[in-house]
Amino acid sequence: MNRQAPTLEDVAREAGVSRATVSRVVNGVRNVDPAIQDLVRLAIERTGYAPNRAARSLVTRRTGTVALVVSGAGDTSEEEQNAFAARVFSDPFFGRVVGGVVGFLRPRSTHPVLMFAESPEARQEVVRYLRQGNADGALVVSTHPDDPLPALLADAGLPAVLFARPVRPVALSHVDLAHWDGGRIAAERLLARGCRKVATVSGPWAVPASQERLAGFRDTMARGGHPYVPVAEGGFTLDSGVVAMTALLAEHPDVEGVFAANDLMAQGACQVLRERGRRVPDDVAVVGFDDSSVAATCRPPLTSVRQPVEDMAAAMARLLDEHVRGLRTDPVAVLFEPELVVRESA
Amino acid sequence: MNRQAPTLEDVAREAGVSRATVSRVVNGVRNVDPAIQDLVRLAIERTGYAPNRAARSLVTRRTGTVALVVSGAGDTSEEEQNAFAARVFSDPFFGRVVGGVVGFLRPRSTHPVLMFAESPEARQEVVRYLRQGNADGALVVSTHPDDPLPALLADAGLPAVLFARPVRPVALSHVDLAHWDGGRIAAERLLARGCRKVATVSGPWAVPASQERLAGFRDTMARGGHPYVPVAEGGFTLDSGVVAMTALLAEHPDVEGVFAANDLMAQGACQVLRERGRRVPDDVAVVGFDDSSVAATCRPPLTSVRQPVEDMAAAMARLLDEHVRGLRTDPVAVLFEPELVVRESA
DNA sequence: TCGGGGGCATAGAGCGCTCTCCCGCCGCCC
DNA sequence: GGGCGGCGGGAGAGCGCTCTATGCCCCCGA
Repeated sequence: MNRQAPTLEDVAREAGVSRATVSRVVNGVRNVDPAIQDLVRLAIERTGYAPNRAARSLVTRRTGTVALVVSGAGDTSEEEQNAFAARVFSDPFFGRVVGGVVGFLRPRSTHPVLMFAESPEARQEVVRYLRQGNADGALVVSTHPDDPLPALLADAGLPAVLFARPVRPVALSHVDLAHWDGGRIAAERLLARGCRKVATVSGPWAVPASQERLAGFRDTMARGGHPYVPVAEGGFTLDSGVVAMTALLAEHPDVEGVFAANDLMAQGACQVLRERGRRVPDDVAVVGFDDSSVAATCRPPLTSVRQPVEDMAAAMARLLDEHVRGLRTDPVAVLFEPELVVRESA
Repeated sequence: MNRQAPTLEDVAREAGVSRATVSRVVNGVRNVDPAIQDLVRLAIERTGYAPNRAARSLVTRRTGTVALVVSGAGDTSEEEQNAFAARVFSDPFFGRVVGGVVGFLRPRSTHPVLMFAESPEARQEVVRYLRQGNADGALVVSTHPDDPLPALLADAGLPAVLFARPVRPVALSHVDLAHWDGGRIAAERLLARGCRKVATVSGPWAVPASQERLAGFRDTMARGGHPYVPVAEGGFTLDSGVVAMTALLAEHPDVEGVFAANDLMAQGACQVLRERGRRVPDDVAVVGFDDSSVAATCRPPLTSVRQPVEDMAAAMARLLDEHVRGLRTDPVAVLFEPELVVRESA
């Protein structure tokens, strides 16, 4: 690399003080004579000193790094692993997570290292990585409901915070959305528009969030006088939205309003509706979920239930920080409220 | 954190050998009696030993971490920084970069730490981060042509590899696409379809890649007997594609083929064309660039010039590795060839 | 004049690992 | 049989930092 980097020792010699004093100035700890502080700072300037983080974290047992783990469930084969990363990032949701996390981390000059855990080996690697002290803790975003990683982390006693409540309870903090309220908000919107015949494209039943969104939607529709709501299960993808909407339309051609459990499926629904000659929103109103970027680019632009993903991600990072610093020991859940973003589709 | 982690010392005591021997076994260095190897491995198993990376990198001066930097150009304000991350990731291109990088890094059990450098402070932070020895080097993806970061890195003598050739020459290796050939391929496709009146939505002129794609397209069209090609400059965004295509169509209503310098702009172009009553591809053929995920979801699906982004990203990581290990000292450029992915739009 | 205390700096002991020496032993060759 | 090369293992010196224990000096009160 470059010529021998200057050490504390060098700075100390240059400033004519001891290592410890320089260390104190660098870390802003305890009282140091202002005159000496200037002296030291000057010496740092002159030598171009940068503290070696390996040495520091060897003694402090802190790294200033957290693992940001995107965790799948299964046994993804070696070849699919690259694709996994690409697929994850093709969902703009994850970009917002990163944005929120970085927003919190940056002022604390800590950084996220990106890890993917879509196979048993990769999960072990995450655990190993943390156990080796490469990172102070993990922020875990699971793409699949019964992801085994949280349990592994909890068992190893490693600090971690999850995005979304895990299916199986685990002794880790998590942040989540009030999904039920999200469903309620969507229902209220459709009710307010006067839709009577409504249907919904739900997420996978195995995902708790799907169930809660569905429950909130149904309960609210029932309270509004519409106890029966046809449901088709989707898989949070565009294609699954197309399939589900096609099925729904076959059984209920007179549908006036549709709630899709995410925007991608809402987009699929819109495509089907248009192809079947329905105008959105004039004939059928469509409400999506997430307020992701496709909501804006979709034709027509989607009215959608927004998750404050950035805030949630920042909260995740904050919780982890508290756990790592020992300010918090027991797991907590932090809930966020969704809000409706009105565009053209409903 | 968890109870005191076991150290080399502990394993050594457990196995009844010296620290050095355990270290040798762990790192697979020199000959160690197989019987003793088993002994040590057993002891490692029993103690649950995991080597402390801080201690290791303190002496090896290697970290097993590289910085993956997404670098803007300007003075992005504090508030926009989160949005920057989200915007970056909303482009699926970056997901492919991550996939390629991770694919190369993972078998070497090194990991990328994500950094954003969209302000002068953030750039300094990147340099500081590397100088502190937090990472062995940097992989830099610039979103803006005259990004000052590469020069900073080069001046500091820090190992770094760039995605795409920088406008201002810099003593760093980079990978890039043969953009000219990309333009040529697009032109050949339109020529083969019999398009005579063609136009193009280019990328920003300040970006070398834009110019080269344009040159390749124009040169090939000229060679095919169509020396004049109307151009509208875009900004690689959907909206800019809409604006550019609108302008193009106003001047040249009889256009039969359009080459857009990326898929997002191609999508915008398709929208405009359809709204103006042109059928794609029957009336107007459209060729995009990148073969990003929007190419597949666009209506109609886009014929697009594909960059092997994953391969390029992997090559970037490989080059960095070589530089870091000292196997390579002089900067090199590695060029990749684009290929046409045929879908419906052309 | 002297003892005591507080503010500031220093000395030095690690943190856990790698790696260079060095040493002992065995087998081989002369 | 003695010397010697090579293999396998151990001892110990750091890597650059933090932090506790310690010491120095000066000021103040008695």
